[in-house]
Amino acid sequence: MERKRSDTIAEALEGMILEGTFVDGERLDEVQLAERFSVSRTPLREALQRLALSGLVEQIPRRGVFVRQPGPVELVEMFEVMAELESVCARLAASRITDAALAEMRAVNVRCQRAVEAHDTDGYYYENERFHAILYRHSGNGFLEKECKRLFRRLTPFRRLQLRLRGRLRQSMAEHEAIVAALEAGDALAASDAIRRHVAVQGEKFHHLMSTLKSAAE
Amino acid sequence: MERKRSDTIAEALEGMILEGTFVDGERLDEVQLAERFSVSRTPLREALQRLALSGLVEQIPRRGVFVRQPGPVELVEMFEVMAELESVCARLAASRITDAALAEMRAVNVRCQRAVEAHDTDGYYYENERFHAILYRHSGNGFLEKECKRLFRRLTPFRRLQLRLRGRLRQSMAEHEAIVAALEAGDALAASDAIRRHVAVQGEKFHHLMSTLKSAAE
DNA sequence: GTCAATATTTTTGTATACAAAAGACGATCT
DNA sequence: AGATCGTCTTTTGTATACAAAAATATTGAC
Repeated sequence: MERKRSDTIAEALEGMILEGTFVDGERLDEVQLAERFSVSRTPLREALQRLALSGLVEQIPRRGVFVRQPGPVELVEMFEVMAELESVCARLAASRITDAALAEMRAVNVRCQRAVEAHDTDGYYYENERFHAILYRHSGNGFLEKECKRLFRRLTPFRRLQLRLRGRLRQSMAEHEAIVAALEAGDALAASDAIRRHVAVQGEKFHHLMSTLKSAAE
Repeated sequence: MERKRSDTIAEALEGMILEGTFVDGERLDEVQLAERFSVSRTPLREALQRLALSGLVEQIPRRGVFVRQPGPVELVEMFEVMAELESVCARLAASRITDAALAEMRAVNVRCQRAVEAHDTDGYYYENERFHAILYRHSGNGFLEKECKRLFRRLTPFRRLQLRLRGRLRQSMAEHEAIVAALEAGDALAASDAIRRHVAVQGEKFHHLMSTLKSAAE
């Protein structure tokens, strides 16, 4: 199933960075990491290059690679782009989505709601991802779908944080319901607006969270 | 100035693929290419990995890398996404763009027009890129700007092809004018619609071109 | 002659070895 | 004492060497 060493390492490192194992700007030592993963520098370097291309680390020639956590500004920007991309998905999907897919979205929402009530955060994350993935798929544009998944994945850790705000989970569920309703009505404008706000608000909430955390630290 | 071997090689290979030096599905031989670039396999493999991540080649584990030219369907999809992204840029820029930037866009358009009249295609490509780059910049969203530039770059060779259609160049210029006019009026909707069509039409023209070429070959 | 199983060759993935550049440290000169 | 130059170490980038997997060729049986 697994492809090669460098793949597993890239995945592991990606997870570690996204989880905040390293502080921003920290240099990643090749030999140290190679030792830690019990591999030579070659596959490790390949993994680092991949991270560099996906923007998780910055590679400065002859200097090394440094973890690069996006700042609050960049994060809001990323959420804004995500919101717009999903908005496009919704607009396209409004006319293209099948009844079967709509039924599945409803089913996902039900499971999502159950997860909320059971305080099963992992379950919630999973169903939430399903919800969005279905939307991407039914935009009918495979390239758009891939780009959305890429960005969605990149934003995962920050979405998680923002969800810990009081009442945010319940609010998020309500937004999901509204999106499905708009799609069922075939109302492209309403659907795209609803999801744009649904995603954009995540960025805003996150920003809010960050600034409160920052001022609390002072 | 240049960073390292693998960078220059990646750039060179990228150019070769985009220019169509290799046919779709062709396997890229590591040792052969390494010899050709007078380097060892190590930097060459790094270059190939980068191409794989940007989607120009597909890397099948233990099998090798194969050039992956997007088919007509995927291309239209990519142009559609580009159109939507630029549309977002225009909508945001409509309220954020400065007078200086608008003046620059006008100036670029003038130079673009001159290039058309002088049949200076390279000049046209350059000014056209400037035009779009200014728009991206004034979306005020740095992340969006980067994503747009990435996709713009990826679509370059196909834009070039489509521009060879009769009258397309002149039409494209007119569209540029309309976009600037809408931005000057601060009309977000008009600007976003205008550029969406401006880009989407490129995909359609390209698609048209491909199908005529295909039927001509039969 | 064809198919299959095995041996051979190629080719990819990984490890190690080497070279060159950057950084650290200290000695020397003003 | 402070700055500058030089060397020494550390670390990245590249080359080569080796291992494992896939592709290909070869041989043998039917």
